[in-house]
Amino acid sequence: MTTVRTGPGRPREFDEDAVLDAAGDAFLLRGYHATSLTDLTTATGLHRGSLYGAFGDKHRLFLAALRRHARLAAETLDADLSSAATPLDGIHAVLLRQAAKAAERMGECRGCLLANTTLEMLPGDEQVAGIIAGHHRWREDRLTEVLELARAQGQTTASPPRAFARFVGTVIEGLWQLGRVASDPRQLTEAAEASMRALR
Amino acid sequence: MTTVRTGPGRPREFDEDAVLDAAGDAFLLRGYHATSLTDLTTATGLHRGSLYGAFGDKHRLFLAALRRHARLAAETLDADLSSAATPLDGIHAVLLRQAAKAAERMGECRGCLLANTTLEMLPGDEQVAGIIAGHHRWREDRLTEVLELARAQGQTTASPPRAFARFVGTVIEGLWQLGRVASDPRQLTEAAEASMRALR
DNA sequence: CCAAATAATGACTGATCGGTCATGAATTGC
DNA sequence: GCAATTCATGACCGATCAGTCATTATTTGG
Repeated sequence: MTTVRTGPGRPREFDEDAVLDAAGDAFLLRGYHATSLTDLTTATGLHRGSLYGAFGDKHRLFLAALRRHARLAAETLDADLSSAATPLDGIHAVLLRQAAKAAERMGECRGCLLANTTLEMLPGDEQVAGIIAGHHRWREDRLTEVLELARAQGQTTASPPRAFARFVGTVIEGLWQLGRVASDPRQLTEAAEASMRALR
Repeated sequence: MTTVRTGPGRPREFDEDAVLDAAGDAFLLRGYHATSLTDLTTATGLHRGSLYGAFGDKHRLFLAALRRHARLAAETLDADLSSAATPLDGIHAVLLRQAAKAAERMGECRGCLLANTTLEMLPGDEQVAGIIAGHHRWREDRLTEVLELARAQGQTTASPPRAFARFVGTVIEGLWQLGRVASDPRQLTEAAEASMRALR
């Protein structure tokens, strides 16, 4: 996607990914419906016309921001799993990072765009549903792989792996909720540690 | 709160709890922001004026519906815990019911008003935060009691009980998320069963 | 340097939002 | 049966919403 080729006409003065991140932050803060075009122009620094020219409309802008968020989240999760010494250490790292992320944002309390969107916009939005379902499918597959490996190495007897992969996904989603209500970050790490007990 | 006393003036033609349930369903379906006054009048059968006369405004109506929902949810959870043969059976029953509730509504996919609201309106709404925090506190205390009992009876070695109570709460919240994405109800019960492994 | 093309800008629009209010209907105490 | 009071009703209001568009600025190809 490296468009070195600049056609005729005035070139864009903004970075698309930076705008998507800024828009994503705005949606994260208030949710899709409560975020107005004015919020978005303030957050991105762009004017309405530019936003519509570049992304179509509010909904398409949201989809682009959500897709980007999902890709980045997947990369982070994959990195944690891949760099761990053992399969179970990988899952441990994922859960601890999850607790840390949910806790880090506890003050401002913004949470996760994917989790928020799931409860705000599903069912009823096919395109959003597609993005979220895709992310869940990918994560479940990836976690299943890791748990199968852990089982093959005798690290755990938890079975079937796919059920426990779904379990881990459930805990991850639950931690975002807990992060909105918890008063102490340690509550999140404690819950994450507790959930590891199911895998040993 | 039994106002047998009917003062002067025309008596109300509707049942307040029924209206709160209908309004709660509307909020459940679309979320707070996306539910319009028109949606609410359609759902409740009341007209705008009556709704405002009885409940003040949209926000106060929402708070009332949310409070009612929280009370009913607490009663259901308490009943499952109290009627179980053993403490751990109680938690098992709670998780299975949770999976069933999330699955039951999978087609229409409405989920839980408390969970939805947590991600939609926190932080930023003090009153909503109070209701939700109260529910979480109550649930955590109740689950902690049960887990302490289970430990005293030698049913589990999971400790400290409060950390595992939070863990159970996390799974419950996560199941609502999973319910929005899952294609098969069995995925939910499998995840619930898997989570029980942490408590044995 | 000019024509063509695209981007940035902000005023503008119709629709819908939450909320109000004047009116009429129903019920009470006296 | 007559005030007084409360409720039901729907027309109405200003504010805000997402989205549009004419204008101006900036760049490219020739």
